[in-house]
Amino acid sequence: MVETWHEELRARGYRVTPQRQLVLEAVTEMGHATPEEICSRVQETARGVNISTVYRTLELLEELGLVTHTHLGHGAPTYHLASEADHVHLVCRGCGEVTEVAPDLVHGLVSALDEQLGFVTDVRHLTVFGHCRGCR
Amino acid sequence: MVETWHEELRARGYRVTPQRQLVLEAVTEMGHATPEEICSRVQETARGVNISTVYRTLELLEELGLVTHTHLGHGAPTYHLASEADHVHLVCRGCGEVTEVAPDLVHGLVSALDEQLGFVTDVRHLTVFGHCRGCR
DNA sequence: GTCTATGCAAAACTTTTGCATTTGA
DNA sequence: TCAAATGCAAAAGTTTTGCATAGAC
Repeated sequence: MVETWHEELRARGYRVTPQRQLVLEAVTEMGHATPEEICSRVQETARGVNISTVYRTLELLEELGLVTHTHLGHGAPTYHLASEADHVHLVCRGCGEVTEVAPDLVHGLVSALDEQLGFVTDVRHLTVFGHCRGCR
Repeated sequence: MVETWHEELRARGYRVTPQRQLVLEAVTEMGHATPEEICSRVQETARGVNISTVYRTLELLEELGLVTHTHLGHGAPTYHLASEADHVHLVCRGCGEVTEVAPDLVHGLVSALDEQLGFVTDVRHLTVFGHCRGCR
């Protein structure tokens, strides 16, 4: 696999560093992870990678459109690959489980918001709180 | 107006204090406000009310079902009266404006989640991010 | 050799907690 | 009276920032 984002980085005057590669790998492998969790994972491979570097890198990768973040409750945001299939998050307040569902479930909502209000929804950032089958 | 929540408090062994009344008043008047903003408002009336009391009071009022909170992005949650009409929040990433829309717009989504997955949505806590008419 | 990115430490914020004192009932 | 609530200060957690140094190109 050709790392096309390396070109993208250089073209913008940024540099390809081991830390940036490790953070992107961690996000790829972990799915939904907080900055803290990503940092821990990265440190398994390269000790000494600093949490502030993780924050700065996530910000950069998000700016490049490689990753996105969502708030799944509490305080800590979770990051995942932007190239993953679009999905909506369901968070159960009972057991805390996070489920991903296909975006076509919210298509009706998205259309209605667009047609009635001219509001274009960012489906990737949509999180629905409630109670799952087992917890209601 | 009879303050029925006073009875509710006492019935549960809690006490009616000036601070609790002030916090509830502030939430009532302000609509959507962060703990910090609520604290500032309360301090206009009663100097010296502590931020930790505001946090503790909001937690209590939420437990009593009088207020709820939502995450409108960033880190700070915003609180509003639970007795307000149900509504969904739209947050524009462009201009940052927060709009409230009637919950019937999401009725289709809510039904689909329930029927297909048995997931019961907490509509009050639903926030949709995207771009408004002027910012897309 | 440049100029960006990193590590480190400290700061800035937000939220929580322990404890002595105050206060509602 | 006396348990609950408050204020205060300190702690804990998260994210940001300044700066000297390391490192990509």
